Amino acid sequence: MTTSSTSNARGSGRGQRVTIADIARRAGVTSAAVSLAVNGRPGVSDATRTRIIDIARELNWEPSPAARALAGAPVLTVGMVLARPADVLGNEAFFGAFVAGLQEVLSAQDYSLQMKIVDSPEAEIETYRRWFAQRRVDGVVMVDLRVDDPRIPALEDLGQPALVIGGPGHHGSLPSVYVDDAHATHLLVDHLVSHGHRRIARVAGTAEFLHTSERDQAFLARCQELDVDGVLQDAGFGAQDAAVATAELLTLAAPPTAIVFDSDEMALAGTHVLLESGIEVPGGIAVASYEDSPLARTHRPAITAIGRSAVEYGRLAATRLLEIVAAGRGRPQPEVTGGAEQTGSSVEVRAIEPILVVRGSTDPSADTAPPSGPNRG
Amino acid sequence: MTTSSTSNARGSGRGQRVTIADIARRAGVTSAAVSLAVNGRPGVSDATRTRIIDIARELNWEPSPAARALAGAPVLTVGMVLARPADVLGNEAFFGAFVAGLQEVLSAQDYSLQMKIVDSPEAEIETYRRWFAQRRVDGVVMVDLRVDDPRIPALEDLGQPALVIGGPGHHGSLPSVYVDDAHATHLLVDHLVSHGHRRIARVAGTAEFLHTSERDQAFLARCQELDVDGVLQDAGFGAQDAAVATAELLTLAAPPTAIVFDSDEMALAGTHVLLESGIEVPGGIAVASYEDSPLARTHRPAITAIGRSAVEYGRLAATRLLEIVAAGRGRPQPEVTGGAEQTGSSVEVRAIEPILVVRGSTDPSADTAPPSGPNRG
DNA sequence: GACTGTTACTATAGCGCTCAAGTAGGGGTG
DNA sequence: CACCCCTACTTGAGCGCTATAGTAACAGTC
Repeated sequence: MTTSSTSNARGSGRGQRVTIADIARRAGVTSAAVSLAVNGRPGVSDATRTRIIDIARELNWEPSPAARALAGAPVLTVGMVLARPADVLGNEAFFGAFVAGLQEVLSAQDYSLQMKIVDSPEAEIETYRRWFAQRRVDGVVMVDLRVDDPRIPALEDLGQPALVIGGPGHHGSLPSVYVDDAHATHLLVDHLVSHGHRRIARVAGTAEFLHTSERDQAFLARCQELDVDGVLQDAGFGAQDAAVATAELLTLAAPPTAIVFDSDEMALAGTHVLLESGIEVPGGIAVASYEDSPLARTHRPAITAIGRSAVEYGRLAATRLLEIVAAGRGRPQPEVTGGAEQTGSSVEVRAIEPILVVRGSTDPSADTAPPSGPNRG
Repeated sequence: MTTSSTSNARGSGRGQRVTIADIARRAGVTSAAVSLAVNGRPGVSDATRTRIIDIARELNWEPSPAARALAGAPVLTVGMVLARPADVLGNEAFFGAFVAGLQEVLSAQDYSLQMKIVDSPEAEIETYRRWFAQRRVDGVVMVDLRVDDPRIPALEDLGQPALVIGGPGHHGSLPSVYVDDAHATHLLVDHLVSHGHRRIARVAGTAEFLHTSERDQAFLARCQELDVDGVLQDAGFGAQDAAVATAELLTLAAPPTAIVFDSDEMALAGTHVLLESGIEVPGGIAVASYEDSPLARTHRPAITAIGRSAVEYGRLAATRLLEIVAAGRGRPQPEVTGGAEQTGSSVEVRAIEPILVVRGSTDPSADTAPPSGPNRG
């Protein structure tokens, strides 16, 4: 490249930064005019604006986020904190794709994502507090919604733009986006029932997560509606837990003919237990998962799963959060007068419609061709 | 706008921020003294310092990163950009753990990690350029080192703190940390040979990555040294590629008795191909992987793998990067005079010693107990 | 007692940007 | 032609912090 020549003017500092003052000088206007021009705000003529922008580009000017932030402009950063054991992140197919979807939308709007991994909900709340206190972020997205989640009131208190991933419900007065787990459950159960299964087990992940209980309820309700046996087997979220839970199901007097797992990792672990026990999948017991992943796709038999399209989920979340941030900017002061807490129930919420991807683990005819099916969101 | 409400003094702002001026007023000193005090710089007496710090704490003061950055202080943020297809992130056990390790060290020093996913090396370079131009980050960590990587000269040009993950070599004049892949290769090959294998295949990932070619070379060299057959089979990094490569190996006149895969995902896919072909693992063909993961652990047979301790890797990287950032602060200008490129070879580099975790896929006696073995870094 | 040296601060000037308020100039209106 | 309004700017202040002079007070030296 050797961009070295063109720019560098005077001696010392590493970065003899180009500032709007430089642009202003060259354009024969004041820096305020430059500010208006480059930010697309009214107050300068079109001619001047384009001239200024051209000069800015020519000078290779980059705005200083620090100066902008200090002067009260948005910092163009949103945050996400994860309170999970460190390496869980690595196992989760969902997570990476979700982040990718977030990034895609954020980057397009020149926003960046700041992430932090902490080890407790308290630390998470403290991080939100500091982030907003320091004006490090314009908004946050909160994941892993739990039942009676202490982070909800904390974020409500902060009164800053925040988006909850998960629901419906339990997100207080905060906006949320979520996957319709009840619907997903119906898809799974209906599919299995349509394939003749009358005794279905659900190996459930950690109960404290909201979506787990959502699924539990939907599962039992749907089984009852369709008049089939629904067996609920609790487990943790790990592969090991799923393996144990699966083994336990096999000891039942009347074992299920199909098992639905809460994640791809769990489904895989469970499948191995079945195969090791000499039970064919899906011949002996059919297997399905709430979470799709490349792993679930490549596995033989490939695992029937809910295609949550985590990437799309991330995109939706980012879009929604940016709306919230923008709106928050619109109304600097949230109307102190008037009745309290009126907004509570009227927060707009958006859901993702789950789809079912049928594969060999429930339907032997599905795995004929090498996997090249529905892939990315 | 009715600014009448409780707190706000003047104008609009939502948060009547506590500033060092407030602290100064209460302490009866100037804000400069406060700055010295809270930053642990000499220039104030111990008595005054503690008094100031107490008041700061009492007032719940949080420093403004924007103001600090604007005034020339470090921004306490490091960046990492990933040029990968979006959902690959989700498959990689390594990646999440690596990030976790990074975060652990960074958070402890009050640094944050900024991440960005882009879709090309050019976009990645551009991101670095902008990050530094905008002073958004104090330094960056570069991952997925390739052979003849264009990002290396680009980062060298920028002349900003940057740490390369990968090596040895090919990182130009930039500091790097890496896993000793040659050593890892020796561990794997030696292990297999010691178990009687005389014909070993290596299913290699994408050739453009530096570590792939490192492994290739080390593999062939070691096989020759030990006088065993070494078969190199190229593949991509996907499960599908690995499956195809494995299938191809089976068509050889003299198929290998052991296969080493470049990642856990590949190893799993390959293992399934073997099992489907009626070949027992490790009875028929033994399997090992360069990458450990919970998946590799839970799989039956569990996969023998190199425990790279990605978390530890991340920790080391963060520690090293912070050192570099700190050093960069010390010498504002890297000696313009003197011969060019002299520093080239003298950059300190650190390596992680790989370890071998033997499991059932190469040694049937290893899988007796349920998996509870070496876990996190 | 005029000199230098410390120590412990203060004063002041930015960093680069945004924003509210002010003003010049031109056009339309009565 | 005095009036007002609009556009297209300029002025000036200030965001919260850091950095570099500067100064006052006190001790030690010859």
